[in-house]
Amino acid sequence: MSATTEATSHRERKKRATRQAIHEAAFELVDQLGFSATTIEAISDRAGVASRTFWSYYPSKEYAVLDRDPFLAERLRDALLTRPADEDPVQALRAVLEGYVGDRLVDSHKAVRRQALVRREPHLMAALAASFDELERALVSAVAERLGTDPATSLRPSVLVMAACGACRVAQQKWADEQGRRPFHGLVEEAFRELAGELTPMAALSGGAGRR
Amino acid sequence: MSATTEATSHRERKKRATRQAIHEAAFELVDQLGFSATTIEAISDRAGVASRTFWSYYPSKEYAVLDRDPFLAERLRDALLTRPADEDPVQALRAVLEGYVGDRLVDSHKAVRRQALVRREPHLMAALAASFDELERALVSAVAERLGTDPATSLRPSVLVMAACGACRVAQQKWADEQGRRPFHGLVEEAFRELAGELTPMAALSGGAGRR
DNA sequence: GCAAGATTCTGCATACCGTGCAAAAAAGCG
DNA sequence: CGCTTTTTTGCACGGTATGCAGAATCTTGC
Repeated sequence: MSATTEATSHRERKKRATRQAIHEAAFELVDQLGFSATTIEAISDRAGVASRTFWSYYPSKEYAVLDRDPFLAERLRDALLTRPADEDPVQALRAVLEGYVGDRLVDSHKAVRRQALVRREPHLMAALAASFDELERALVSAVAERLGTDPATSLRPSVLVMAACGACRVAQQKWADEQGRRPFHGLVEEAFRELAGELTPMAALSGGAGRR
Repeated sequence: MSATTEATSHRERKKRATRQAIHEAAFELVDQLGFSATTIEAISDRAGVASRTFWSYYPSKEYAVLDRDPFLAERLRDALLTRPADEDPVQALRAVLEGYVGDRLVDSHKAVRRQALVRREPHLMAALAASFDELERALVSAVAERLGTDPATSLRPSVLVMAACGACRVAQQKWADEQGRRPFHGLVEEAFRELAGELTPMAALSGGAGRR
């Protein structure tokens, strides 16, 4: 949905290419040989750089394989804050997350491989989980800002973010399990429907909802 | 709530003591010096064992500091499956999680320190997030079993587990932020109430719930 | 209490990870 | 082409993590 072309001097392009080459090498090798059997040296060799150079592009093997957007938290935060102020916060979260995750799924073959790889390599799972965690923290502060609630007082921002991110994660997982055969949007919708549907009866037995 | 005394030969007791000593040493040192400034050697010295011995107790510094129960996933799974079969699955999850987390909070001073430490050390955050992830996967299979739904077909088990675990995590976080001043049970209740309350209006605009 | 057997602890060797530093190489610029 | 700026690279060094074999310790049966 958004551009990948910015100020692109000769240097910039070369840097991007190197980064991409390292990522590709890391991904392929880890996919073939397994995470711990793949050394930084092997990755660097395949990418055509010195081992030492690896470390100026990624802080760890996990990051090289995953190649997360370093500004994702910031971007999502901004995206959330530019949504209409009166929109339901869960819907806003849903829209933002769905847009962003959806973008990463355009090359569906690669996305499916990625998910499978992450699933079978605990180190990657761990790194990804940590990354999500960081994301969620950023979103909590943004939601708190939107709602005007003090995050030190109310549990709501955290609960909302965690529910929305969780639903999105579940949908993404499912999408990959089905090899991307069903459209992502439908799965997200289904996940949010399950969430709302299953939790509703609790409102009765918990003695009312915590709404303004 | 449950016993810590089992078959306790001399060896068993010694092993437990060593494990505990290593954990304590790791915790204190990391708390004082920071995660990366604390070496395995320093931890081992303080615990009175050789560095080499550290590795037969914990697979990494993170694990030594966190000292997670290696059978937690299994335990929670069993606990969930021994709940009345007709109980609402979210309530069952809530009860099981609350019971288990609550147990870890009895020594409230230590629990608060623990949480604060995790919060300021990204390595610990990452390891903990990964650990939760593993837990959630175990719970999903247990919930699917309870519901008799095929986890490859329905999103419900995943969504429920993620919502319940998330709510619980939020409550725990909050509990620690408040230095354990408010009872954990109340926070859990509040988190679940927020969840149910906030998501209910969506049932209307999503066109009905995904039940039965 | 002691010898035989099982288990745990320890030191040593080895490979890999991750960072600081300074020189070499490459890119930008007048 | 020379000069500046940025990137790449080699080297050194300390920490992480595992296999292995012998020493130390616990257990058992007598």
